[in-house]
Amino acid sequence: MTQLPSFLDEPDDTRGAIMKATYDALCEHGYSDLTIQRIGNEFPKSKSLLYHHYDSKDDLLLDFLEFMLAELEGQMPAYRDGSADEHIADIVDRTFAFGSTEKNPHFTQALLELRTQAAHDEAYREYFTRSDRFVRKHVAHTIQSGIEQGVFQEVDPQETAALFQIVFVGTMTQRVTSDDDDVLRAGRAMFDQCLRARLLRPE
Amino acid sequence: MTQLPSFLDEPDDTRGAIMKATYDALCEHGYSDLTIQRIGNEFPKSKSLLYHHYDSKDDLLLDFLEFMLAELEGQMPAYRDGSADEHIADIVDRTFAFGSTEKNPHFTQALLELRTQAAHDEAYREYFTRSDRFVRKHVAHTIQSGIEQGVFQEVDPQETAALFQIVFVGTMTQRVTSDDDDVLRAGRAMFDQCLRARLLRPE
DNA sequence: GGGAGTTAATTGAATATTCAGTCAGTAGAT
DNA sequence: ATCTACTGACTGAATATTCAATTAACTCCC
Repeated sequence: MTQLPSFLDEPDDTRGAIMKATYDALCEHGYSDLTIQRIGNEFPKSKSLLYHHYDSKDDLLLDFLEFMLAELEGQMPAYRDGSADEHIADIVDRTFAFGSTEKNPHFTQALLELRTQAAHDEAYREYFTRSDRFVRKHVAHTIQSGIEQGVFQEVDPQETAALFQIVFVGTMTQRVTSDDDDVLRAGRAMFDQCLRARLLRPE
Repeated sequence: MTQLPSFLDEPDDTRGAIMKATYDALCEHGYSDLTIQRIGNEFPKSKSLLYHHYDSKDDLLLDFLEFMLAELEGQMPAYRDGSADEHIADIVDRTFAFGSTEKNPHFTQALLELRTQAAHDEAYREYFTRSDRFVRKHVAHTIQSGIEQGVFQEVDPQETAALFQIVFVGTMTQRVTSDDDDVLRAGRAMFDQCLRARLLRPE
């Protein structure tokens, strides 16, 4: 089968095991066909045990969302030194690689499924709004550094980070919901050119 | 309540009424909680009638997807004359306005919900892959015109259209799944600048 | 150390509800 | 009389949730 994301490998505690089971079931069946039964099937212990740890299916899924977002935020690189343009290049790399690398591509899929629930679920929306803001702040900060370092032109860091965000969720949605994998390659090529034209300071 | 998209206003035929009912139920409950019962509730006639017109829930939903994609493609402007840069400006306008205008913003929401199903459903994925390709071809063609007209720099039309596609699905996903409506405004500002820097021919 | 008492983990079976899909039959048009 | 649109009642399967009962672990007193 596919390689599991490391954060779900060999969970020792019960919560970890439940998260892994939920993850597996979600990847296999999708959110709309996700049942307690199916989570239970991926779970070494019994299905009833899930109710010992969570009040309801909803409760469990909300905890799972928190778990996934924490993981996503944890994946963010901490740049301590080096030039900002390399950091941005790295961010672009990660953006377009997201979901296509050695790690289980199902992670992206699961994340999009959860995200789409935000359309109808207040709680989900709040989670994602918060998480997005966190990521954007990080990107904006990197851009700000680049401007101060003199490698970037004087763009608005907030606005630039916002575009990064849009492109990020765009690639994520596109990758998961389309067979046409050339779109990402081509889109990235143009995005790179755009950034070079507007963001990078010509030397 | 919210304004209905015109294409669903006062359907006279049965199919139209079923599409509207499905649309309403989808918007209200989301794909994962979409049941035949709930479609039936939004439907003036009885729930059993749905089975008179469709073999199964799946069958109905697939027809609904076709219906929505036809509507989406139908919304695309046909540019007969005028300069390509105005057309592109219009496309950008529509991209970022998508889901925020007088028409029911739920249209976007419904579309994203359907789109997300493509993660697990082959048939859905094929539909969207085809629809995306259709839209991209249109955008690429407009860009090609612009290059020939001499208003655009010599970019690769395919790649540029691909970036448009990513930004389009990105705004769509972002709008529906986040409370932070400033992201779209800010992202657009930067996207405009990028296009000006890379696409538009300086005069 | 060892039993008595308390709590947490765990299970399989049961319950109540929801869901997709069926069917026998009505009403109206041709 | 036949066909088509249409209906309400019905069903079996699936689903979330509960529960009574069992086991494992931990604690407090002797």
